[in-house]
Amino acid sequence: MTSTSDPVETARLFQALSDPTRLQILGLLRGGERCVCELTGVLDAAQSRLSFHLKVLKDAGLVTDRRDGRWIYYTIRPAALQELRLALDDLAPTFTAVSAGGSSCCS
Amino acid sequence: MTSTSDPVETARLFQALSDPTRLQILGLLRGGERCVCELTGVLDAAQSRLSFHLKVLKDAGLVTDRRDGRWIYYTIRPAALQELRLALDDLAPTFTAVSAGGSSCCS
DNA sequence: CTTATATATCAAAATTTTTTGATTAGGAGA
DNA sequence: TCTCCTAATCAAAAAATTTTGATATATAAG
Repeated sequence: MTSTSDPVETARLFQALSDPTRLQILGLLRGGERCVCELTGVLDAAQSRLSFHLKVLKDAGLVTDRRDGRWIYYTIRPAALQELRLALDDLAPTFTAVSAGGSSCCS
Repeated sequence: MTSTSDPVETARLFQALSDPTRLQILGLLRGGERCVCELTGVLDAAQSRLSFHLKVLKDAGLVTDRRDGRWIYYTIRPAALQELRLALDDLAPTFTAVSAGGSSCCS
């Protein structure tokens, strides 16, 4: 039910993955929870920039955050990855055979 | 070898999927080859706009085209979908367990 | 209460992407 | 050749995203 197959919704999901910095962030989160300061350390990005990208990821539902004292930890949300897989599967051709009859096209 | 796991390359792939119109185009191509005029008919988009989006998809390697007389037919390139699946799998957490020991983070 | 640290937020500037309308190129047929 | 179609390309305008630097918020510690 999450995968509405709505192009606008799906596009938003993919959009979140369409930036190298965000992919790098996700790459770091693969290993588990990380706080922003850790990410700032590894990636060479200003704090403000990182915060922006984390927000994009969060708004897309790709990550969640959790506060612990003065740190905020981010984690990948596996359900989102599953949604993405479904979205991808939706793109797969319904039949693989080539040229199943070239129907006359226009005028 | 195609899946370099290079963030810049991967981002470009996802970027191609980050637009509703392009997802709709791919949706139509799921059923097999389509010429641009067919797409223009179904989607209500100017010819020039469609052509732009087709180019984005083509540059990303998601579709190929073939000329037949005065028509040009577009097809999904299944290999690209496979690349995308690999890219997605690259994002999956390396372990699913929650909070595997909160290592001290900063200063 | 004051200061320091971690992170979010905001506004302006820079950059990129998308749309639009006009023009061009490649065929097909009279 | 001349004209009609289909589709690509181009340049300018419009819109969206990203970066940057400054400021705000929340928590912790002294």
